[in-house]
Amino acid sequence: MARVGLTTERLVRAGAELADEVGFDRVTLSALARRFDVKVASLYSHLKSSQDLRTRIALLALEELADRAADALAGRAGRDALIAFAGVYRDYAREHPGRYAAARLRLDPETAAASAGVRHAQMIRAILRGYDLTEPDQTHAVRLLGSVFHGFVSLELAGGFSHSAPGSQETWAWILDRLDAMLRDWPRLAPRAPAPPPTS
Amino acid sequence: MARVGLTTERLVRAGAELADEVGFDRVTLSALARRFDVKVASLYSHLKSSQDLRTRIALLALEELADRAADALAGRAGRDALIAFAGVYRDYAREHPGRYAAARLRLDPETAAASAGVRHAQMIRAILRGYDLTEPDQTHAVRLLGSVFHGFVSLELAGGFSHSAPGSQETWAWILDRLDAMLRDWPRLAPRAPAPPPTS
DNA sequence: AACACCCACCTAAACTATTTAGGCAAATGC
DNA sequence: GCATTTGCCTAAATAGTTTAGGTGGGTGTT
Repeated sequence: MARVGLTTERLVRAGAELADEVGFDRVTLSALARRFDVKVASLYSHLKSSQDLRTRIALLALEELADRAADALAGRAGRDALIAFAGVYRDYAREHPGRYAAARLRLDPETAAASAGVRHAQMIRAILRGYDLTEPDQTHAVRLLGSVFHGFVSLELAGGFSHSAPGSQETWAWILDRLDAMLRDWPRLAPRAPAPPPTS
Repeated sequence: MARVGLTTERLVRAGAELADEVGFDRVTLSALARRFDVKVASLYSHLKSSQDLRTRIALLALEELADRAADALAGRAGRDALIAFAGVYRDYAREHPGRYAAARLRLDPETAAASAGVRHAQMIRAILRGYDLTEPDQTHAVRLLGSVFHGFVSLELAGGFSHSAPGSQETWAWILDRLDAMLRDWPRLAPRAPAPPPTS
């Protein structure tokens, strides 16, 4: 009965690796137990449940992503900051698709509020301080950037842009360029037409 | 041994309803069998597997979405078309979150190529013909719109915009307004800065 | 009307994953 | 050197997926 030295920490890290290898939705306690050559029930000393594991992987991914983003933002502002931040986001998703999927897991509000996701969102807001926006436009812009980054990356991971020219890298650069121009030239854009009618 | 009248069609529709009620990831053959008061094994006459069911729900959702979008586009162009199309997309996701999640399922390339997803993408391209873009900008713009719509809607469904002002409806209108302005004023936007360095 | 055929639905069973209860033995602390 | 903790175990209940093979009700043919 050799002790393998399981800890919550090690299990979560191994779970994250498993997610990147086989996909987040195929992360199971059984697979994790096999990986440590241990019986499944043993994991319950360290994890409350299968859902607990998934949540912890999500929190790990959000931490890693926020850390990388913070590094990328150091000493940058405006367009440079936007591009660096977006690059980190996309690269992380491509390097760690399982972790990225985990990061998109729906967390209950308290957990989400205590996660590094908040830090990440604050960084987007910090980037926008390099542009000339006031509330509520700034909030709208935060949401736009979040939507574009997440939307692009998840469509790219789903294979939506493969097998057609131009390559997704070019579109990514184009989009960032256009977003930067839009935010910079905001006041000089054509006058707003009437708001679209509510959809609900 | 009363015959219930199972067909693939009915099972897929019921599966889609189930997805909207309990979430796409909780759609199981067991749950479906319970709904029809039938034994699980009986479903295998109509569905190849659990994965087969999920794929069929995804294809159904893509069809419905493309049909609705086509209706919305009839007789519209430019900004009106953009707003109507986007509204249909968002409304569908909100009315049918389970189906929407299904529509985002990763399909194998042949299945995807034969799905209504292609029709949907062609509609985005049709909308962009109302603006003054040439290739490859038009393709970039197709991808941008796809990313924004998907990204916004999935963040909204995940609860990302709740519990903070302004409401997500206002941001949605703002984003569409800005995208329209960006596409219209494309040639008059500030000159492009050098492309950002590749991230991979 | 009697027939046969089909197929819709069944039972049974193997396999995998989740979760809890309770036990033993190795590590830890006095 | 002993007691306590706890890491990992066995065992068992619940639940989903999938296949193999059986039975009977509905349909169509002559």
